[in-house]
Amino acid sequence: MTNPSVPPLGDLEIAVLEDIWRFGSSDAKTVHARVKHSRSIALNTVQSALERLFRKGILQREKISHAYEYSAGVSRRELVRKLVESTVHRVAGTQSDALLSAFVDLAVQADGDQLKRLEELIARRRAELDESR
Amino acid sequence: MTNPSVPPLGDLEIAVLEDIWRFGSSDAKTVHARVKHSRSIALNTVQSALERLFRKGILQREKISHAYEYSAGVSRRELVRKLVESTVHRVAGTQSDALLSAFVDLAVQADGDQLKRLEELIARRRAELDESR
DNA sequence: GAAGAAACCGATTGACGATCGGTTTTTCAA
DNA sequence: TTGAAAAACCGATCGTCAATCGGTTTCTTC
Repeated sequence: MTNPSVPPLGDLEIAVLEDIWRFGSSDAKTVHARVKHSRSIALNTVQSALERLFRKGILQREKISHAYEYSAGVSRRELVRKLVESTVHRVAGTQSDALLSAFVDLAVQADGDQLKRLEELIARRRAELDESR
Repeated sequence: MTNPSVPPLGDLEIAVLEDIWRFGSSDAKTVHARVKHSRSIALNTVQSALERLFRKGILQREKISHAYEYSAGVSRRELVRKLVESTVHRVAGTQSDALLSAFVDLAVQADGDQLKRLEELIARRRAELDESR
């Protein structure tokens, strides 16, 4: 868990991933049909973006008859977590404090409600922690 | 503040930045002298990494006689904040919840002490918020 | 077995980081 | 004042990678 390295994602990759998250498992053709409204690209282009995402371990796929059905291997939440973790690791090494600081700095932008939610989430997390030991 | 886009940083760029953070303002030659132990690269290579960092707004520089003196334009903490913000924005759009969730997920890996620190930091933030209205 | 669909196989283009050599400019000391 | 040293500046190469696509092969199904 010391090296969470997640490869960076390109714009199309993210768009395609968003599509899968939103509409669930799909094959290249279906994704293309939906995505081509905003980007006029060939089916092949979508296909290779899906392929790349698969190689990166972010999408899973299963052959349905002779077409691949791609599905999200990680939730958005999980991906965000990994990306953030990876980012922090890169520039802050092992200093876990950097993570907390960044967190708080970001929380500055949060209003009271957000802070409240946050406290609740932490409290819950803490409860889980206590429980499991 | 809707577009926090921070350009991604390469490995050498980070190494050089770390060096500046650690040792303070320096010129290319000095950085090179320190960095070349771990990486045997030419002075020019370090120079262009510094230059890139400067163009990205991450380093500042001032001409001391005829040499540039580079100094950190942002603290590590600030940079981490920006990078994380940028990362989250990219894959989570405006969903501020994604950010909070991600952090809480990350906090799971923190032990009790970390969680406690986190609570303190949030409490302080909250106090500041209340104060200012 | 033929037609259509999808995978597969490159190939190209454009960014960009890392790397360096050579040229020009600047400084400073003899 | 001039010449050597130092540093900037210029630009070129290499490797990687995302985005893009056309053409070929393989597979399925009627």
